[in-house]
Amino acid sequence: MIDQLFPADLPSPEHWEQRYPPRELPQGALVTRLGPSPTGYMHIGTIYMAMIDLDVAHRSDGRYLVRIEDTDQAREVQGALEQFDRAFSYFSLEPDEREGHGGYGPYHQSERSAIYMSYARELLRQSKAYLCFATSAELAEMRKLQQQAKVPPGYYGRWATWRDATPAQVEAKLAEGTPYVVRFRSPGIPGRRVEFDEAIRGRLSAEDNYNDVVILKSSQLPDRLPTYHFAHAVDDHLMRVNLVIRGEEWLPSVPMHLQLFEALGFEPPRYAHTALLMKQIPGGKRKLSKRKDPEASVDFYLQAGYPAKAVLYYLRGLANGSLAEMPLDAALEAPIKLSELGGAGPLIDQVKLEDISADHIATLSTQQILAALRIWARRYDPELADVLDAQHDLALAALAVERVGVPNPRKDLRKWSDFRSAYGFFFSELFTPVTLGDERLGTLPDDLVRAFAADFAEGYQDLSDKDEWFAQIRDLAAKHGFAPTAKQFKQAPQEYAGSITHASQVIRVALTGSRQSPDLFSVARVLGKDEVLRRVSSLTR
RNA sequence: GGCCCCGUCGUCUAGCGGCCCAGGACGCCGCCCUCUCAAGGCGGUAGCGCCGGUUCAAAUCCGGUCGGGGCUACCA
Repeated sequence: MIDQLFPADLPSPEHWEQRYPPRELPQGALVTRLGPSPTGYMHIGTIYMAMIDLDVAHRSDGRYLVRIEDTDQAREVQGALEQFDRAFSYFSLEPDEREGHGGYGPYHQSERSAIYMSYARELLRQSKAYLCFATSAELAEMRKLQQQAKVPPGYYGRWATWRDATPAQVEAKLAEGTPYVVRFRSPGIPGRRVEFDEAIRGRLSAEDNYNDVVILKSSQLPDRLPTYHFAHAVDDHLMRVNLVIRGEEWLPSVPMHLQLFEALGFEPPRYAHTALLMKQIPGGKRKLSKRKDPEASVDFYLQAGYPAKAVLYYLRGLANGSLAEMPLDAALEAPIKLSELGGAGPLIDQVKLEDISADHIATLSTQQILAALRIWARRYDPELADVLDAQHDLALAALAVERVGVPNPRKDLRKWSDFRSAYGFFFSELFTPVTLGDERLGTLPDDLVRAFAADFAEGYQDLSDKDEWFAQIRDLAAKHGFAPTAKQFKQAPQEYAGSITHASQVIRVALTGSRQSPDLFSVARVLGKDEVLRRVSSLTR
């Protein structure tokens, strides 16, 4: 009866064992895997995991593979796979093995149906699994009753109605064409404890699993897909993964997974369960949610343009606190130690990331910044990309302001999307001249602003000495009734039109369109005399 | 509810019985520098959840308690 449920030519487990032999790797080599599910855009936690998987595998001369866990076809999202590739590539976390690369594929679970069915049939033959015809309505009703009776929910004991069904009952349902799932016949006994080692938390114990979990989902088609639990056991065994690093949410199912490995005759892998990345919310914290929190998505970081190294450095520091104390380059080279991973979920701190990112960008040359910026802009801000392409030299000159030849480079770029607001004014294509009455000019009377600007424009010289250049503002400020220092203005505000600060601010706003900018003299030099005059003159009309 | 994990400044953490009336980083506050901003320099703020126990000695070990998080699906 069991054999009739499966294709006659379905291979036996031995076939797969031979097809996917143990790997020939050095002693102690670790094989790790990441199993992203294309049910939405990639979570930043997935990059965190990928980073750890890759580091641990490569440090041990092992292998790191990516397996697409697409067994939930209903929730699959278009374009997710493309986004995965983009993310791995951005962070240089390409796996050693993935679809099309590696001898243990296919690496999409949806294409491994025959493999799962072989092993499920084997379990059925050995009575370690059975057919279950319970409908979702029946299961919901069961849960309700269990809740009322205050007993643990699940398919077990007297609730497991199909566990000991007679062949006749099963045959009758089959004859009716009733949909069914395959359940694992758990050998667990309620109350019994199990112990196991966990690479991050040490020796752990828990109540054994006694729930008959579904291992093969129902289907109209002959090809059935497994649940996560069954796929985990089968795939990680056949792909010869020996260290399963996964999120903490899986910790409670370890006893069940161990039962599955045992029943299948597989040697279980080592497990490491990483703490979940959290987000601060008004009442406390919760796990970063892909659906609710924009910063949970990898796309958020790509779009904003955080340099990959900055993000990786931040993530590495979260994994091993000691790495956060090292300089970026050293930290990216240093090994991640599983034993040093924290057991508590860290809150992701956007401000800290920005600080790290600004520090990192400050170490780059103007050429490096421009190169990265152009790649980012090409995808996320095409208009800016066009301007940068057309004005390559201007862009370099703009970036060089207070960055080249100074002891402390500017840190006004935390991410590539900051460029527009911080440096956009250097480009006439991106700049709109400021006219009289603009609120950015502050409270100075229009007449004064106009007269001051006119005077400035008339005598303006493109001097190469900073002090001499500033003297132009200084002298004119005095002439128009501004106090020579902020201090003096403060002492007798009624005697002055404003201070030198206010006078400079007029020129600053005219040149940059902002009340905050890099050093004015440098800006003016990059802009050139004609452009300075054009912008300042705009205030005289 | 049951089961599991976790618990040091606001945040990330160092600490693994005396070196700690707890160190660093980010944030925040103040001062300096200053034509604004971003920096930079100097200083400051703030924490071992609580209660017992072990010990000459506990942030560190044990128990309890409280709190946070996770799981409890034919989702992963």
